[in-house]
Amino acid sequence: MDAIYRPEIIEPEGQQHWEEKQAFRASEDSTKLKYYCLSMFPYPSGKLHMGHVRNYTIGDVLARYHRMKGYNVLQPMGWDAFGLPAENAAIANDVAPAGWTYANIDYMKKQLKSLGLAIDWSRELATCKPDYYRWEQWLFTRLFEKGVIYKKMATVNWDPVDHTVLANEQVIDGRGWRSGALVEKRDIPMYFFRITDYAEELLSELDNLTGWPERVKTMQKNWIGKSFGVEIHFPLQPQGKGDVLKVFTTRADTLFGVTYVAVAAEHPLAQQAAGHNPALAEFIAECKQGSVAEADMATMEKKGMDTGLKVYHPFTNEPIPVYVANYVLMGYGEGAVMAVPAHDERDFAFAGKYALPIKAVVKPAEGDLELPLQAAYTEHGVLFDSGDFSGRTSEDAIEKIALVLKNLGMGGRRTTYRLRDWGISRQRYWGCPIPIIHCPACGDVPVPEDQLPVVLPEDVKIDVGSPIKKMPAFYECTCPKCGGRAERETDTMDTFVESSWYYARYACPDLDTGMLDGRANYWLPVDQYIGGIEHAILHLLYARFFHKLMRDVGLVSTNEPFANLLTQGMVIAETYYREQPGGKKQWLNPADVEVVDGTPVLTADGKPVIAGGTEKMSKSKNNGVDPQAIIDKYGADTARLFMMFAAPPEQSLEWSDAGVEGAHRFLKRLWKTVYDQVQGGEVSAYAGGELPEALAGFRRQLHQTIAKVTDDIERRKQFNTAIAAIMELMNAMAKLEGDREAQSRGPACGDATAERDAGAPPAVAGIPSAGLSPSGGPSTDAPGRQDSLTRSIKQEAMEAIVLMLAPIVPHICRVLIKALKPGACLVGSPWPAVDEAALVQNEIELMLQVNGKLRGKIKVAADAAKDAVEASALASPEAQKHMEGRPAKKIVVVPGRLVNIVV
RNA sequence: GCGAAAGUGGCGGAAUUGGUAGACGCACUGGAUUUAGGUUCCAGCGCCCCACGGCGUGGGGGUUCGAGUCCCCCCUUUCGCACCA
Repeated sequence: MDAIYRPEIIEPEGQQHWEEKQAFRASEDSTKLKYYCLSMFPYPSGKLHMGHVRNYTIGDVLARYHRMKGYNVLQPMGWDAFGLPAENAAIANDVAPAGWTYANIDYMKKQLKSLGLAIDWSRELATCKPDYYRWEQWLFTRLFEKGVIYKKMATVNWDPVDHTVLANEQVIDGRGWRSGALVEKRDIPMYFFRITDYAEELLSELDNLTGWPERVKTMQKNWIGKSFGVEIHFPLQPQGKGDVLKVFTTRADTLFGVTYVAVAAEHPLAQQAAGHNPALAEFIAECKQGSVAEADMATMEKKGMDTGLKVYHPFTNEPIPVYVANYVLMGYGEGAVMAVPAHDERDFAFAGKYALPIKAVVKPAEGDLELPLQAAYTEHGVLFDSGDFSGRTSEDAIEKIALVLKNLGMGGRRTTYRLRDWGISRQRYWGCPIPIIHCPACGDVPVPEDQLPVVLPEDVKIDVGSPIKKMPAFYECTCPKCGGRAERETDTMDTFVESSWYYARYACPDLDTGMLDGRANYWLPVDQYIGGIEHAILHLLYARFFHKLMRDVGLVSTNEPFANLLTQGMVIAETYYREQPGGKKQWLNPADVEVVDGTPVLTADGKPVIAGGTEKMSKSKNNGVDPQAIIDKYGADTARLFMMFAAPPEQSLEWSDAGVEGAHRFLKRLWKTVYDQVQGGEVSAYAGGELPEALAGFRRQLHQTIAKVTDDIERRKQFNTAIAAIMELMNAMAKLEGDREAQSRGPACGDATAERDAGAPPAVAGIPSAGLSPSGGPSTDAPGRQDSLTRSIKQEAMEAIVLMLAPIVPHICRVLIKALKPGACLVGSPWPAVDEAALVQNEIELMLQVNGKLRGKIKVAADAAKDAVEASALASPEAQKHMEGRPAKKIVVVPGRLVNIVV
């Protein structure tokens, strides 16, 4: 063992060793419990960022921990390789998206390997390869035939200058990011997955996902948005004659307060009215401007216009004006809403703006409304001015109104979901081709299985628009049904489709006769899934949906893909900038900035810069810290340790160079501690028996720490507190009697050494340690015996510490465990066990409170009865002092914790 | 706008079930060793006060013997909003 910790040497050695031994190769084994540990696969953007390092370190800690606990562990890795950035890079650098992507994968794979992750690389997959996406296409054709996939019109962002569809991300302040043109909404045909058919199951199964964070389940629940409401038909002519306008509302109790109805700009009624109303037509055209993003729609100014049309109240037959409003969404519900300004905030604002009447019909159960209303009263209450329904409660009225409407054939109870069907068509190149052939005679025909995959050409030039749309060699084909001339679909699939089933494909990535085989049922569900909180809704909902689709075609036997979910927080860092002439900010990378006397300055010129606050690491703020630089400087173990120590995994993690230094310092100290122990020569294992008080206390702490670290990793997944507990243990070990002198001063350094055992001299450089076993030595006096005991206990502690740290910092621990236990191998070493006997304590300390304020501590027997604890508390001088002679009114005893005397 | 979280020393964070607020680390201060600097080691370190003691977990109220933790109102920040991944 080298005296100096050299990560740059031991880390590549360890990685090479594991690779040669294929130490993390997984295979199905029915004799062991399986543990499938999966981190969300990366998009190959170019190089790893800190978020990746954090994600994969968390996964690796859990994978390695479970391996030590005896599980059959699978930890795979792959590439979410299709997507928009490759096309952007292609335009910027004049390269093909495929080549760019594959080069990025090569580089990032090297980086991942330098982190020392316990990954089974033999299962690596990339979603842009035909042997992956052919099965996605195969499933698509099956689902198309089943009717799970269908085609309909949908609204997209259209750039009228570039003549291209824009992603929401490419719309900035309502304009195309390249052209700067005002974006328009445009309807085009798209393929949809009927995810709404699974809405009920996706919702109800959330209750069974006990290993998911509550907040993620709540977000999904709200996203699915099941609501019980009432469908109401407003006739277009008096007395209920003619067609009806259907609306859905959760507040049918406010029906008598309706003063207008509002329809979406795309609603047929609006289109009809616009036919002979140029101003309305112009307003509808105006509504077409802007992006389709819901956040934009929701924050824009609410505008409307009277169509001049009327509908009639289903109960009172009163005429009600029909407005077109830009805030009503065609794709949600019926594309029309009934408006009750008195009882809805948005309607209230709209009514105020267009001087529409406000009619209150619900008041609090006790008291009255102050009229005229200053704001909408949105609570449930009691109805008034509502015909036969006056006097009923809101809940009661909703039921009754629904029933009456149903009997009249004018609507009734209805359950709706906020969730919409999943549109997967993308007018982009770098994605999985949709396997459909458009035949003028046969319509949309799925590509037959023997013609799959529909291979995406990789050797292309990219400019504006998808190259395959201009490539007859790609889209010209014959109809599989009639043999006539036909055209292939040139849209590709949403990349969320690939990421919705990759977790299953890892079980059988080599299978070329089907999508999945029985191995998927061995490994699934994923036991632990780890990824960013930003995926809480979309990706995780789509993957759950896809799992059910695969189940329903017999590919998997489980209902849910991910048994346990850990959503990791972001990695954030300080931002720095300088004001440019003209007010523009020039963002400076934290690596180029140093803090001198509390002022951040640019290292290059020593002049001050402005701190802009801590934010998510991003290109736009130039505050990304390159993980490679950290690995190169300190090693992967330091990077891993810092990331696990600086914050619990679910919280955001603030990057700190000083914190990294601290982590590195700890590893150096760990190395030296083990080195000193090993230099002390052979040591006998502690075989039980009485220990002096200090050693017994230390050994108790050791086993308490093992229990805590086990719980922190396995149940709580709080690696920061696990590491802190190990640090405390190390600190306690350093303070053990006689230890300090041995480490730093040597034998010639004063009185303390007189107590040391002559049989175990401190190490002297150059003298081999072999054969210096204190247990075999001649010393029989008490100090000598204690010293050898101390070394035995320390050996026990160090072995446990190294094994507990192994999942977090595997490279250093691999070397240290071999040094401590010659012949030991890290991979295969079991997790340390708790010795229950070491935990026993005779006397415990209780907090003493008087009137809830901490006044002191008392010591009592561990098994002391309540009476004895009370007596002991009352007798203590602290209690006497603060009671000031007053009698105790009440004494609260919390066993093992505290006593509170109330006076 | 809607949905979901978070807010604790100079900083990152700990306090797991309503029971010692500030573990562990960073920064800082003093000391030792070495000294060119650094490294390493020891000690101190929430605020106010000479002290006794008091105050203190974003702000305001409440429940309780006891609140960082539970309830109500408010403020701020972060994430998501269906074509970024």
